[in-house]
Amino acid sequence: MGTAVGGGRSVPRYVQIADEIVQQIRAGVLKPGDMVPSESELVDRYGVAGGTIRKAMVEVRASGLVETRHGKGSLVKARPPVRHRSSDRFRRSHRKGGKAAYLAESEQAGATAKVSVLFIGPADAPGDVAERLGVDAGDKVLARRRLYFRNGTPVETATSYLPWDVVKDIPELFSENPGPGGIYARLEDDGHVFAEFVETLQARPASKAESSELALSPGAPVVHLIRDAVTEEGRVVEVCDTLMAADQFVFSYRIPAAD
Amino acid sequence: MGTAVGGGRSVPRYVQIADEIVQQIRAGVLKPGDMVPSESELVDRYGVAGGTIRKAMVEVRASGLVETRHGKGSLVKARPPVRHRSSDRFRRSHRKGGKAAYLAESEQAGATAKVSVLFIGPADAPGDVAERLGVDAGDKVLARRRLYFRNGTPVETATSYLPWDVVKDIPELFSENPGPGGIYARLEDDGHVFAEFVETLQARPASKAESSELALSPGAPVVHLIRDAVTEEGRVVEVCDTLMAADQFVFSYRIPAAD
DNA sequence: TAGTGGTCTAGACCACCCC
DNA sequence: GGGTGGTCTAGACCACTAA
Repeated sequence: MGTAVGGGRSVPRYVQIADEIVQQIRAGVLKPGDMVPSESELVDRYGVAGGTIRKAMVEVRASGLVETRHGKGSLVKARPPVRHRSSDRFRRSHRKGGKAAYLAESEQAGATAKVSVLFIGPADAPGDVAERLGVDAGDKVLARRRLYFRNGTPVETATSYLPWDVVKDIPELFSENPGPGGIYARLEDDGHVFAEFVETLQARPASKAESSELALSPGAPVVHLIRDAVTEEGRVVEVCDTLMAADQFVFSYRIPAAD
Repeated sequence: MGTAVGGGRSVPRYVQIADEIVQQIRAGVLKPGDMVPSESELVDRYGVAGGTIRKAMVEVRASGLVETRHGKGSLVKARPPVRHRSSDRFRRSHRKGGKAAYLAESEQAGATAKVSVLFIGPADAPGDVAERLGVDAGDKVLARRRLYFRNGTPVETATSYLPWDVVKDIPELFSENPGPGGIYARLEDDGHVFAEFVETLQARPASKAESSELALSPGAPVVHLIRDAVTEEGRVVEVCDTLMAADQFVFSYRIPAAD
C-alpha cells in the first residue's frame, strides 16, 4: 500500500513528467515514428507509481503529438501537415479546373487524399436541415454522405442534403462521381447560380461514437461545420453538415470590409 | 489494498457512472445551480473506489455541463447561451453606431458583458505576428491585451498588435477606451481604410495555463483565432490574436460566390 | 507467451473552502 | 475543524498485440 508522499508540490509530478516527454518530442529527442518508452519503463525511470505515469501520458496524448494503441504502446505521430481550409476554395475558377475543392487542396498540400462514399439516396430531412433548406421536417431530400481520408486516416465526415425538386432532374447528383467541378458545378449547370455560402462552425469534444469514426482519442476536439449554399434567388439548395478532426484543419476566411 | 475486480467489462464502470450523471443533468434531475453529490458520497452510492469516481467526474467535466472548484464541489452550470460570432460584425455601420463589436453582440444576446484591460503598451512583436504585420521580429509594436467576461466568467482573451508607426500619432489607441466604434474606427479616422479582414481559426485542447485563465476544465477545447486587418493599400495594420472557450461561441462566415 | 496499455482498489496525505 | 477535491502509492486483474 502506498506510503503516500502526498500531492503537496505546487506543480504536480505528473504534469512535470508529461512536460518532459512533450519537450523531448518537440526537441527531436523522440522523432516521429519512434515509440515512447513503455509505461513500466517510465515508472522505473522516474521512480513513481504506475498511476502517476498513466496520468502523465493522458496529458501527453492531449498534446496531440502521440498516438497510443492498446497492446502496443505510444507512437510519436508524424506531425501531419494540417489542411488549410480556405474560403477561397469555392471560387468558380477552381471548379472550372475540373477538380472538387478537397482534391485541389490536398494536392496542394502534397498529401494523399481519398473519399469513400457511404451513402447516396433519398432521406428524411432532419429538423435543423429542413429549416435551413426551407422545407418541412421529414420531407424527402437527397443525402450524400461521405468519409474523407488523408494519408490513410479518416479526418472528416460530410453529409450534403439537397431538396428533392432541385436534384430530381440532375442524374449526376445521384452518382458517386458527379463529374468535373463536383456537385456545385452540376447545380450551376442546371441554373442554380450561387450568390454566397454561409458556414457555421462550432468546436466541441468528440462523442464516443464520433471519436471512433474519426479514429481520435476520446474527448479530442472536433469541429462541426454546417454550410448553406445560397443561390442568387436567395434559395438554399444545399446544406452540408461536416464533422472534422480539429487537429487536422486550419480554417481561414476573408471578410470584406463592408459598410 | 484492492481486491481488484478488474476492468473486464466491455464498457468501463467509470464511463457508465459518468453517463448516468450526465443523463441526470440533461434530464433535469440535477438542475443548473445544483451541486453534484460529492465524490465520497458517489463512492458510497455506486460502491466503487474513489479513483473510479474520480475518472468518472473527469468525463463529466469534459461534457462541459459542470464546473468543479477545489474545496467546494461540482456545480451544474447554467447552460450559457452561446455567443454567435458573425462575420457581419465588422460592418462600418455597426461601428458608426458607436459600439464595439463585442458589446453589440452581447446586448443582442441579452448577456452581461465586461472587458478587463490587462495591458496596453509597447511590446516586441512575436515572430508570427511580425510576419503578418510585415515588420521584423522583435520590432516595437503596440500591444493591447484584454480579457472578455460574459455573465461573470472569462470566455476570451484577445491581444491586438499594431505597428508603431501606425499608432504613434493616434493617442486614443493608447487608452483603455479608444472611443466610439473602437480601435478600427480610430484607424479609419486616421486614413487607414480597411479592405478586408482575414480570420484564421484552429481548435485544440486548452493547455493547463489557458484552461486556468479561461476557467475551463483542463483539456476542454479552445478556439485560437487570428485576424489580420488589411487596408485598401494592402497593408496589415492590426493583428488580433484571440483565444476563446470553444463551448461559448458559434462562428459564422458569409463567403461570396466569387469567380 | 511476454509485454503493453486500461481498469480498479484501498488507503494516505495535501490544499482549498467555509463555518 | 470538517468537508471537498487533487495527488500519489502499490498492487491486482484484464484486454490487446506481436513474436
